[in-house]
Amino acid sequence: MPELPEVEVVRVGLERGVVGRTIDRVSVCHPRAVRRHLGGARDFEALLADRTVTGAQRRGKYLWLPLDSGDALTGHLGMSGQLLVVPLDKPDEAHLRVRFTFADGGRELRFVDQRTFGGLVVVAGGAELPSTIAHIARDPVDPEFDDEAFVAAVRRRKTGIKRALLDQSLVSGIGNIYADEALWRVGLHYARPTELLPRRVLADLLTQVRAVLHESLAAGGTSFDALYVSTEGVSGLFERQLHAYGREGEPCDRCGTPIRRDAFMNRSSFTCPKCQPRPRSGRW
DNA sequence: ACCCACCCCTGGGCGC
DNA sequence: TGCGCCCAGGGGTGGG
Repeated sequence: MPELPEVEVVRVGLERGVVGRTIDRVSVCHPRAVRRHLGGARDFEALLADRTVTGAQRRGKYLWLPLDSGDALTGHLGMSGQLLVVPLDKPDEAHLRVRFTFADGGRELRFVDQRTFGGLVVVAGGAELPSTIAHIARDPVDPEFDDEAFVAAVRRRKTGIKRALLDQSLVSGIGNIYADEALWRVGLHYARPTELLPRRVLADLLTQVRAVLHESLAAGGTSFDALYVSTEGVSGLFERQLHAYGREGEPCDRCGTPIRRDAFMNRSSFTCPKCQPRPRSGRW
């Protein structure tokens, strides 16, 4: 379940592993991996052959590699996607979807994705910012992220705070794990109505969102179910520092109350019932 | 314009 | 042991 820290670890790996190199051949092993590429798999392969990778960019959970053609190889890891930089003689992974070889004959790039929620697409003229992700908001570690605009936008919404945190058009990069962790840190229940949240509380929430993202990045990300790894195949260690996510029944690290799990938004939400009391209707 | 339910997918884990 | 069900959930889409 790669979120911002995990995707950033992959971006850094791509910067080291493929930027400056010229792609030789691309082969799509599973059509679903490029289903968003409207020209189809053969067009995807043709647009990338002989192109040089000029950078490795990220916005939220999206990655893109600007090319010397002005296009961008754009990707999302979904739930289980991996971008691996591996020796040519390494046996193919069971869920290898796309293979990229390079003109220098060095290590190849592989897109591996068990659940196939992820995907790759070549966006014409997308080197600066691919048009397919123009609707994705800046993420909280982007220097140009506008805190005041975010706070104002959240307070205009009529929804619960966790829905807002997960809405990638408001703020990007946050998924279920880091939403639960940030809400635990601030002591907010996921259903708190956004329109009633004081600006001060939202500012604190942003501070804690940034803190948990940075701490996780320093630990190499969270590898909760081992599907997330870096381009070198290394798992992250932040799972050990989680306070709420995945800790149903375990004592809250602040007050000892057992963490509870609720079904919410077709997924799980983990809260401390004492530190994060459920709001009474119409109040905050 | 905004909100939200639904759906896509696979393999691990668990109950019977 | 084996079968079948549930669960993980990001984001695009379409209905309200």
